[in-house]
Amino acid sequence: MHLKSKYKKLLNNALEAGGQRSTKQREHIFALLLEKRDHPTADEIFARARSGMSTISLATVYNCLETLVETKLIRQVNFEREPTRYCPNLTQHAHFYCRESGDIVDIELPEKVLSELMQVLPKGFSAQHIEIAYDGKCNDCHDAVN
Amino acid sequence: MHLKSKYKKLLNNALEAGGQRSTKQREHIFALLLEKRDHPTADEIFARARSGMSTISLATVYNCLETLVETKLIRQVNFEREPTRYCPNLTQHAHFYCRESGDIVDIELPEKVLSELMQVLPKGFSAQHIEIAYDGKCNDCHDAVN
DNA sequence: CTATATGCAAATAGTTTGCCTGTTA
DNA sequence: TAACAGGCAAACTATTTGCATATAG
Repeated sequence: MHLKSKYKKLLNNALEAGGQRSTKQREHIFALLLEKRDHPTADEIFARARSGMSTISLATVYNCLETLVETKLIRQVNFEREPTRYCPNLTQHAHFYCRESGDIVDIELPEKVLSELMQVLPKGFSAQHIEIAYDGKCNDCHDAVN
Repeated sequence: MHLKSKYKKLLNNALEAGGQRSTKQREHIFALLLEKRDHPTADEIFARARSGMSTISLATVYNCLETLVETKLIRQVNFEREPTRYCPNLTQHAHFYCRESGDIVDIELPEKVLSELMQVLPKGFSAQHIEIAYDGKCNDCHDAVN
């Protein structure tokens, strides 16, 4: 089975499980998020979506993204007050934001570090989720001659 | 020396160091952030500021907060798309957001955990800052009978 | 006295909503 | 064919900006 049918099945199963319908727009947006995993904003997704689906609207992009987040196929990534970005990597990971290039890179987190972060919580606190965001200078920007 | 003159001196030194003027409004806002350290939003700060300084405007609240952040007397805290909150605790710490009460609690982070988080970064990456946000259920909300 | 901060109102950016039409199951 | 999704424009919220007046150094 090729990639396209694989994600289609994944998408349709998840939508069905959440009592949601499968539509061209949802499929299109999910496909382009998987294709280029660079944490685009809704506006960027809208721009990409229009090539190949010229009639799609920005509101639909927002609606589809919301549905995909609810069905847990993608997640949102926020940096300060910047526009929300979208990420199809569902493993527990952090994000690194490069101040120079603006690139966002996934950072894998060892289980050990995660469990230590949980142990740091005071008695009586339980966390459902930890969001970890680094910011600094990425590999490429260190390599580049300044 | 009582608290009031202590923070006044701290504020004035920091402002002077940053080439910024000392104003009634800046002082008032800094004082109320220190007084009730509950991570208020700009709107909440505006409401509190007006009792005691009825003529202050929301734009001035934003301007003062920006100045205080720039002079490193306070820091901003962001949760998802929610309005920015302000925090006078300058130690390296994380935030815990309780989904039930909406309260935000400072979580102290041991040096060891922080250095492990730095070591997790791929070769060539350097971070200036790590932002860590937990969300879940706080102590008080666990204790309460549901 | 002069640069800078305040206060007000209008502007902006990102996102959401309402309403009508089109599509899916 | 009934319920839900899409498209468009208008609304909304948090924040920023422009400009005239007030204030700090």
